[in-house]
Amino acid sequence: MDTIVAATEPDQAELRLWLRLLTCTSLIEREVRARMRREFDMTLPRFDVLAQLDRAADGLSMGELSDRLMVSAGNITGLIDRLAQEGLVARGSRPDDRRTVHVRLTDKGKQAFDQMTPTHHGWIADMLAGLDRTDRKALYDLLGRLKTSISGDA
Amino acid sequence: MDTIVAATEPDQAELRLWLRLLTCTSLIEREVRARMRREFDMTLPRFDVLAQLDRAADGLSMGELSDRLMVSAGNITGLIDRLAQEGLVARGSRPDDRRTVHVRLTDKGKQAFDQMTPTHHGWIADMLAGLDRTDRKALYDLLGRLKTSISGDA
DNA sequence: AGCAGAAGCTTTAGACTTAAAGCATCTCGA
DNA sequence: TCGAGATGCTTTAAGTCTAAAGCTTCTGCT
Repeated sequence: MDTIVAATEPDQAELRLWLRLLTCTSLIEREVRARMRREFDMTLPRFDVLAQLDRAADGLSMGELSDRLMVSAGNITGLIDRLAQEGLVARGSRPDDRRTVHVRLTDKGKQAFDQMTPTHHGWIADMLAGLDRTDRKALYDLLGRLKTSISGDA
Repeated sequence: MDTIVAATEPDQAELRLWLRLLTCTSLIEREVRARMRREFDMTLPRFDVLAQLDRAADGLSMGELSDRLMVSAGNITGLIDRLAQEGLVARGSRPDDRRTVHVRLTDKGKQAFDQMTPTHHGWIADMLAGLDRTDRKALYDLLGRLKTSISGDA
């Protein structure tokens, strides 16, 4: 019976899985964006840039930021423009390649990030609190496999 | 030993899980957007609107679209403006409530959607092909639990 | 009846995003 | 050496998105 049903009406389990994945991401993103705005007057893209810069000891080039945040290079230009204007990051040049623009956190940027990040972590932890450690591990592993799958391994 | 490490350096497993979720979603979204553009000269938000309208037998109001796509009402206004201009959807009024704007697929819109959706489904299926049925089911269930968790059940 | 507030949509200002074109610089092979 | 192509970033045009304010219409209460 199953096969007959599957033949006449295509099973859309994959689509439902994708939509559910998208829903979860959107829900979290929306919540984080709203809180980020309310509590820190900060946007999510800007925060993400600060987080990447904080994680990299010596700053990053525009291209590295573009890769890590998975957004276009033109987008990074605009984000860094605004962050630099607020004094949270600073552009610099690299002597060995004058095409490259090097970006680093300013003291003010580092301070701002250090103030926001524990709260941000708390929001995430809260939203994931409904899953126990086992579920979180299982989900993490499955998403790892999904990541491989997306890039086209088969 | 574990506890000592955990005490001095906060465990960021939740953060890593969230980032991995975001990565998977971004990878799929980026791929689908690019193909949608190349093969159908269509954007993802517009396609999502068409998909919602196709699924609803009698069309939807602007507000219902806003809810289902989880985007702001103002955003829907702009999307429908553009889709209407292309002749893929039509605005209508509802006699019982003159505030409400009713939107439905035109024949042209229905045709366009029917042409795109099998291909779209194929892209998704391909990207998920690295997971077997068991994994997909497990992932689907875990995401269901995550969805509940995000909304704040605990 | 009629008014206060709610509900549904649009408008506005500003930020984010992309693709594509453009500019400067670098690399590498002839 | 020198020029073609690659690389790194910025600019541009257009679409997407949000929050907040504004407009119209409806609902419910007095």
